[in-house]
Amino acid sequence: MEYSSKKLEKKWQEYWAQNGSFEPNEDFTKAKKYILSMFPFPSGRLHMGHVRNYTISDAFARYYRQQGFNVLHPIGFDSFGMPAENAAIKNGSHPKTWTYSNIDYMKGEFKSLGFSFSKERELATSDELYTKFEQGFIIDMYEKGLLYRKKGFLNWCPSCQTVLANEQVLEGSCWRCDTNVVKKDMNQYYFKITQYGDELLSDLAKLEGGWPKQVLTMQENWIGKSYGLEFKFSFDIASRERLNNKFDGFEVFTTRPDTIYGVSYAALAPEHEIVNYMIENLLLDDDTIIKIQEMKNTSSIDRQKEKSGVSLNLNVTHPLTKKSVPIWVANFVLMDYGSGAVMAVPAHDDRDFDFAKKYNLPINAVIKPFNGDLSDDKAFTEVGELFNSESFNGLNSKDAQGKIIDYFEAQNIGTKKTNFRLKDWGVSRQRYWGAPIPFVHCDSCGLVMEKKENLPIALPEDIVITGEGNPLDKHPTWKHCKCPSCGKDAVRETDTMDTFVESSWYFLRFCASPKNWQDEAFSKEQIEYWMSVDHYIGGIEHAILHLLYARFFTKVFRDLGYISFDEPFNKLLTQGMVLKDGAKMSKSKGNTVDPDAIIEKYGADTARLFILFAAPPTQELEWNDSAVEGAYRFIKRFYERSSNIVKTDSIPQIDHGSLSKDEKFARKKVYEALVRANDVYGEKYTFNTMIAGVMEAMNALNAQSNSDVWSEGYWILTSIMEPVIPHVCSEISSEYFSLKNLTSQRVLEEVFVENVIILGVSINGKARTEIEVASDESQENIMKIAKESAAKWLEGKTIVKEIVVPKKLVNLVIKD
RNA sequence: GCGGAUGUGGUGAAAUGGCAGACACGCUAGACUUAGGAUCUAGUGCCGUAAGGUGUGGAGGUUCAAGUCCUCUCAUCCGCACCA
Repeated sequence: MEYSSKKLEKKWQEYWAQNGSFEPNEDFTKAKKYILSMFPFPSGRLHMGHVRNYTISDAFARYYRQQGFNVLHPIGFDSFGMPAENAAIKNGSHPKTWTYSNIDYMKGEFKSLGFSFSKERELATSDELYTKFEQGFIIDMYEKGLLYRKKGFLNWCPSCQTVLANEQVLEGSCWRCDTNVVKKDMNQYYFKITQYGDELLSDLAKLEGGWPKQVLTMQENWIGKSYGLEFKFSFDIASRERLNNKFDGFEVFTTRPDTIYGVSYAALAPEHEIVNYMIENLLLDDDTIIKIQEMKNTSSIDRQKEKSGVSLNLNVTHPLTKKSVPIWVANFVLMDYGSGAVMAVPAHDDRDFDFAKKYNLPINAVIKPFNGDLSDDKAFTEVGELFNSESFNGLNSKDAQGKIIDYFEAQNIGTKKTNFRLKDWGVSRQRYWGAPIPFVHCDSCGLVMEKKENLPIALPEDIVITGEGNPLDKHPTWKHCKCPSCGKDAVRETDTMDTFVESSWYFLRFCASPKNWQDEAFSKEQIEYWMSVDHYIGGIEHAILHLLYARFFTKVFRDLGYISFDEPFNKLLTQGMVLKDGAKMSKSKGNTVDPDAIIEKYGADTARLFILFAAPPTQELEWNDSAVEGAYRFIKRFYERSSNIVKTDSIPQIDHGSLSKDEKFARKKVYEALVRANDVYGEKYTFNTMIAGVMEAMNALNAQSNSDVWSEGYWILTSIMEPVIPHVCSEISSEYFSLKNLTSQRVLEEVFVENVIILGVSINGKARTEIEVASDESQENIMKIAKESAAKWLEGKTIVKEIVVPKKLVNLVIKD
C-alpha cells in the first residue's frame, strides 16, 4: 500500500463536495458551534498565514462535527478595496474581473487543502446582493443619527488619492502604501462610534477569558478613556479687544487638576479656531503666520521631533489665582483631542517642561516629593505633596485632583469631564471599488437618503481607472439621478465606503439561510441560533480595527432591533505569524513558501500536520523544510501501518488483563492521546501536544503485534487525527471501519490502571534512583524499598524528613 | 514614556510545584541496499573515560521539592504614543 497524497486527497475532496458534507443543517434544536476564520482579501493566492488560519478553524469545525454539533463553518471574500484598482491601473484589468477570477482561483486552493467550509454560504462582499443590504443598514444608521457628514481635517493619502481613517494611519503613513499622510480639509461621512465608546470599553469585561488579554488591552488603550477637569480660560480685556470681541476665551481639558496652581502658560493647536481667526484677519505679523503655517504643514511624525511654537501676545486670567497667563501656539497640541488647547504646567509635565525651557517660560513647582527634593532639570510627574497651592497646600496630589474638581464645580467655573481618545470613524473613500454610499445631493432637499426599494445602488462597469481622482465622479452619467424626495434632477454621492464596513457584519450574513438570501440580510431566528461566534480565528493585526468595528456594528444592530446580544465573538484565537529564516514571510524579502507548491509535493495533509505540529497556534511558526519532510514521513507511516488493522465495524473489545506489557502500554498511550485531544479542542488549543501524543501512541503500537490492539488504536487515532489530516484518516477509516469511527470516542479508564508503578527516589530533592513497587503498596513499604535502593547515598547520614508523593516519587531529606 | 508578551539543547518545542528536555527536526553510528535525500535499529543537554558534576536569561527568596510561586534585574519582540 503506497501512500499517494494526490490520488487520495482528490478522491475525498470529491466525496465531500458530492455529499455536501459540510453544510450546516437548519434544525435549530440541535446544539451548535459557529466556527469562523477571518475571511481573506482575494489577492490572488493564499499565503501560509491563510493556510495556518484556516487549518486551525477547520480542525475545530471537524472536531465539533464528530462530537455531534451542528457546525457552521463559512468562508467568504472581503473583496472590495484598493488592490483591485491598483491592479487595474497596472495591467488594465477591470477590478471586478480581477477580483472574481482571484476568488475562483482561491476557492480552488481551499478545496485542495480539504477545508470543510460550507459551499452554499460562500459570499463576496462586492456581490451586489451584499451591497444591497449593507446600503440598507447605512440608511438605518443615518436615520438613527449614527452616520453624519461634516467638513473636517482628514488624513489624506496622496498616493492612494483617498481619505484614511485614523486607525489606518500608522506612524504618520498610509497603512497600505506607506506614503506620508497629509491633512486635507474636506467633507466626509462619519459613523458615530464615539457614542458607543463607554459600552465598547465596559463590555470588554464580558470578553475576559475568551479573548487574549493583549487584544483587550489594545482595545482599552485605543478607546483611551480618561477623567479630568474641563474649564474655560477667559481673555483679559486687551486680548478680547484685539480679537474684535469675537472670542471671550477657550476651553481646556486636564487630567492633572492638582497641578492647576503651577500653570505658567496655555497653548493652542496650530489648527485652533482662534489661531485661524487671527491669521485670516491679519492680527499677527507675517513672521508669526509663516511659523504657524509651517507647523500645520508638518506631518505628525516630524512634529514629534522637536517642540516649537510662537507667542500670540494674548493673555488669559488664571481661574483661581487671577494672574495673567500668556497664550502660545504649540506644535505638540493636537487639534483632535480634547478641545485643541491645553493649560501648561512645565514643573509637572515633560512636554510643557521642554517647551518652557526652549522659550524661557516660567516653571512654577506646586508639588514636591514626599521625601527628597525637586530637581531643576526635569519635570516632577509623580505623586507628591501640594505646596504654593493656597488652601490645597499639604494635600496628597492624588487626593487633590478630586478636591480641586469639586471646587471648580462648586464655584461654577469648571466641570468633571470624561474624554476619549477614540474618534468618530470616517468611512467615505474617493475610490471606485467599494460600496457606494446611498445618498443623493439635491439642490432643493439637500442630502437625501436613497429609498430602500431602489437598492442596491450598484457600481457602473464602464469606468476608466487612472489612479487620479474618483472614477465614479468622472463617470459621464452614473451620478446623475432624480431626487428620491422631490423628483428633481440631483446628483449621487460618489464616495464609496471604507471596506471595513463590509467586514463589520459579514459574520451575521453567514447565519442567514441561503434560501432566503435574496429577500433578507438575515433573520432574527437564524441569528439567535448561530450567534455568538464560538471560535473566531485570525491574525493579531486586526486586534483594533476590524474587531472594534465589528463590535460597534453588533451594538448598533442590537439598538436597531435586528439582534439581541451585545458581543459578536465569544472566543477569539489570534494566531501567530508564519516566519521563514526568522522573519515574516513576505514577497519583498523573498522568503515566501507557496502553499500550492507544498500541496503539489507532499499533499494537503502534510501541510496541515506540519502547521499544527510545529508550534501552538498563538505562537509564531517557523517554517522548516525538513520538518515538513518529517510530517510527510509520519503520514506515510501512518498510512502504511494501517495494514495491521483487521477490518471491523465497531471498536474491538479487548480483555486488558490478558495482554502483554507492550500491548498494555500501547493501549495506554492510545487512550492518553484521546484524553489529550479532548483537552486541546475544549480549552488549550495546543494541537502540537495532541499530535505528539498520537506519535507516541503510534510508536507504542509499533512495538507490539496484537492485531486487536492495532485495530482499536487506529479506530481511535484516525478519529482524533481526522480534524488535522482528514484525507488520509478518511481513507483509512473507510477502508477498515466503514467510516463508523469518526465520532466522539469513549475513554476506557481500565487501561490507565497499573499494578506495578515506578517511583523516583530523590535525596534532598535531587533525583538519585528509581524503584518499582505494586501500585497499592503501603507507604511504609515504599519507604522501606526506597531506603534500600538508595542505601549508598544514605550511608553515615541521618534522615530528617521522609516524603512520599503518591504515584510520583519519594524524597528523603538527610544531613551528616 | 505607557501597555502586553517571550526568554528552556544545534533547531521547533514539552513539562496540574514532584525524575527538565516528551514529540519532532538535525546530527552520529550501524543494518538493508547497485544507490540513498528511501526504510529500519541505536545514540544524542553540557562537562567528564568513568564515578559524578552541572543545567530552564541573571540575582535573591518561599518550599522536603521551583522552568513553574514571590521580589528585583537584564534582553528581545509586539502594540500605542506629544492624548494634556
